[in-house]
Amino acid sequence: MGRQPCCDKLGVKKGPWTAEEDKKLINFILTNGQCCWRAVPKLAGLRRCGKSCRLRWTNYLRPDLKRGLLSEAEEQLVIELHARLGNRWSKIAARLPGRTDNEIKNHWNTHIKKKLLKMGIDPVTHETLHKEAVSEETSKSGNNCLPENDHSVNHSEENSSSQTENCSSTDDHDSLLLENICNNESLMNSLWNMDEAPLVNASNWENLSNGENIDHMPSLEENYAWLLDCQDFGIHDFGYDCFSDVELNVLNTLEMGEKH
DNA sequence: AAAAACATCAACCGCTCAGTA
DNA sequence: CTACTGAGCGGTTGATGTTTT
Repeated sequence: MGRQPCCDKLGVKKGPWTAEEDKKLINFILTNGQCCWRAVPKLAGLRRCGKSCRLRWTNYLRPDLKRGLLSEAEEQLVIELHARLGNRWSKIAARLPGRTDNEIKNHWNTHIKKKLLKMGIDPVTHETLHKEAVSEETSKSGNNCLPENDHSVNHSEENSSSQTENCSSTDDHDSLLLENICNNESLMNSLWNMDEAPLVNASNWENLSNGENIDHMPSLEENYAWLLDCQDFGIHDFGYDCFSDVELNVLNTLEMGEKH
């Protein structure tokens, strides 16, 4: 028995989303919430498949998304998590508030991979490329970056003991950053405790990298900065009525803040 | 200035998994 | 238990932008 296509291919639009389509989708989701994605295109008046709508929303339109490149600290976090989880982008993304699996995956493939290779680290195994000599040493001296017992995801079959190298070199900024992360016990514990998701705000990592304690929670300004972005490319094309009262309040607040 | 090569990232495709009848 | 459906995930593609020749 063949699997039914997720949507009727005929009459379904593909390719980049237009501002008009975005507007319709935002309007619909903010009014009705996220319900059955298959029904969304029909109800929202879109000639798209539900899958495409879900992707557009989760990867681009969600109000809690951060925009822009990953910070250095976020990058380090991704590297650490990748060493632990492999290509489980959604799991990794769950640890980086405001970032999507797609975004992280793209960033990994375009930036981080190259960076690691440049540093002499295999992006797949996270081992140094000239590992033979090193691996013996590090396995004896033990791994002070990671807890011995992995009570969360058993990832050994995908990436065997690979974090050591990341923590051992100290001659550049990236390594220092990572070392800070590795040495923070509570942080590492929360990281390895993968099944529940008390999200760590990425800005905390920036504080951490500066040797500060975690005391910064995500602000409304951060979470709703995208609304200002909307203004930049013409928010009125979207129509103010597609935003909730809360979002409008925040937007007004931000507007006032910008004028000062 | 034009063409080629390279980099980036939004979006698609096909698969797996969980839920349900 | 089986068949089926919808949602989500990860790999890949292709359009577009940028840099190099």
